[in-house]
Amino acid sequence: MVTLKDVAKEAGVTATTASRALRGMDMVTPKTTHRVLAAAEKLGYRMNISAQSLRTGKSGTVTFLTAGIDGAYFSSLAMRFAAELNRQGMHMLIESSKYLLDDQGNERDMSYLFSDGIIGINAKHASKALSSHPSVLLEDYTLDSPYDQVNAPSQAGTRAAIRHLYEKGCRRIGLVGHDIPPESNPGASQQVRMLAARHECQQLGLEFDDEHSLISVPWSRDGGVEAGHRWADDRLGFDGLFCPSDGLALGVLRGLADRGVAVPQDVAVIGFDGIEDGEYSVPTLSTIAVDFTSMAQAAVALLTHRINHPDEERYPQTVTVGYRLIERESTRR
Amino acid sequence: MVTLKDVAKEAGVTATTASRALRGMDMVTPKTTHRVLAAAEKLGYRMNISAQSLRTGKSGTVTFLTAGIDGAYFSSLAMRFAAELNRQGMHMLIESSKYLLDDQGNERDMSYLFSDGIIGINAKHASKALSSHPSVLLEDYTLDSPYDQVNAPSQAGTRAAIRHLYEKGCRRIGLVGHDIPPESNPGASQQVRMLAARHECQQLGLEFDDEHSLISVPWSRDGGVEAGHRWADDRLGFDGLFCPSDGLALGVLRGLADRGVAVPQDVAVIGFDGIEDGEYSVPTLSTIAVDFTSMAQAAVALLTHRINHPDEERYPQTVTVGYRLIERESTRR
DNA sequence: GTGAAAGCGCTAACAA
DNA sequence: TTGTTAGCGCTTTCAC
Repeated sequence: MVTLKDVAKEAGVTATTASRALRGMDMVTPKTTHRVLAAAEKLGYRMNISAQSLRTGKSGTVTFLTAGIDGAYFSSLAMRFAAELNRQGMHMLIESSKYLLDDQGNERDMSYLFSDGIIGINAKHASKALSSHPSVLLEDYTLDSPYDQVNAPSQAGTRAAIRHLYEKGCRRIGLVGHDIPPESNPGASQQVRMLAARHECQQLGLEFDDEHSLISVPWSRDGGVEAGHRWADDRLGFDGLFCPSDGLALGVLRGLADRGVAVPQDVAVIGFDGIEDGEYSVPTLSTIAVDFTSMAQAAVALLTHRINHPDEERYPQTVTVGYRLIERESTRR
Repeated sequence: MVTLKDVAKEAGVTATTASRALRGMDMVTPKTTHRVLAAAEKLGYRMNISAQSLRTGKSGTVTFLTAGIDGAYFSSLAMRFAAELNRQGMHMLIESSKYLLDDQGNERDMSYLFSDGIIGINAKHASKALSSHPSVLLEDYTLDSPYDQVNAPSQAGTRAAIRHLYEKGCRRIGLVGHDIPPESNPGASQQVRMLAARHECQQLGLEFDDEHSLISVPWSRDGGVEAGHRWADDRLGFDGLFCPSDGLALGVLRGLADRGVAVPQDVAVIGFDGIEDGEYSVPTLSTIAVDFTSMAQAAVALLTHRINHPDEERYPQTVTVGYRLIERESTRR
């Protein structure tokens, strides 16, 4: 293994100077810098990040921490963060918080000290990890959270979705999902969206009934399928369905197709998130497209600030990104 | 920051003993171990991985290196690897090789020395990184590769897909994709699949014409849409379409839907990969479901072996995982 | 502008 | 079984 010392010797300087040159510090003579760079190239030198990290206390790495790691939503989100971090010259470690718990359900997270910060989503129970690092939470919605938050526009987006259904002539709007978040709690954003939907329906003067306006199913594609089946089998009579996630909505489309229901003629369907799949479904899916790129940028910006100014006692901040209503076939009529 | 020394002092032992206890080495008295663990817990000790890594030369981290980081296929693959690595007590760093190149297209990958190994897919141009680490390549298909490979059953799976179409009565089978891999080369597996498809068609005695049996479009969902359109607009007359990826196939379904074509009545469609989306499309998608779980397990096993036995000169090995043909609506007739 | 020395937190050898 | 010593490769004082 070729170390800094080897490079230094090759360039006829000390390790100190070589280090400075490699990092482009301008106190070093251009000539010296050049010599060092050439030596590094010649020897195929690659810096030992562990050593650097040990010395500086920074690793240039951020952990993306999530409970469930599966599904189009989480993975596409994770990929955007990886891209944004790479763009900033940082690296992303991806971690499922479920592997952080031992058999007794205790948090075993010694391995965390390595990364400079954490971007967490649905990772509340990894509190040790979060509290011992600069952390940003995604889709959290906790008021008075000790962490910076970056959220989707769940309220505004949901209300826009409901109004869209209304404008399309829907007068009996159903909500797909459920009130009580399941144990695994992919639920914070879900709850906010359900509440906002209910609120907006009432504002629009629509008949709305806590009991009968909800198709209560699990928050998943299969849950959506089930909801679609129920719409038909139980003759629920909604002319518009709001799904608080695109996964749910795509499931609904599939469930309705199973029963030969025509969308949007028999019932209009709108989702939330704006994942790519909705562009290709049959029918294509109207949705509230969340600006994930901005979410990634905002979260990384907040996090790097905290990392670089560890002593600054800035109050936790919440960023809510924008959205765009995309009308596609599932509500076009 | 609380270090090993602090823990040791609290437990009334030396750092060495504390270290051994924390790592569960059995030379340490149970009583001592217990004391150390208690001290660590009490002080909220978290190990500094950088220091450990510097000392041992291992970081417990593997880099998942991919050119394009987007799309259901790559992200779901990445997630499986993360899960498998976590299961093994390791961590996954995710890296897009495109951020590895500087403006001049030179590889700048100093940051790599940190991880113990690389799992690469479509990452051939990151050769410096690959060659300087234990590496496993996914979907590579290069003969005489210097790296261990883990591949999908592209040949066998493709032939099964073609035979399936044949058994369903298809006699004019079209292939979607293209022969010449595009510059970005997500193409190795594509080429293998196209070739195998051609071969199997000929074996079955089907009329097959290099020029007219191929719908040449980009390897993407949009490419699939285009292929669907062409099938209808150019009256290509295929009664069965083989798509070498599910993304392509889902695009085809959408493109055919745009033209009001009935699948599978007018034309049967089969994909390749087995991503979840195909369970929910309309119609649902028949596919060759690759055993991604085994891919992840095999790759991680090969890699950890190389990592733990750096001096063993084992010849590069290729693992081809299994598949299952899943018949769904798009070919059910 | 460059160098010498110290030390980040940990673990492997060796000694007791 | 436990402790002592040394050093992994790097960057940061502090001298010059």
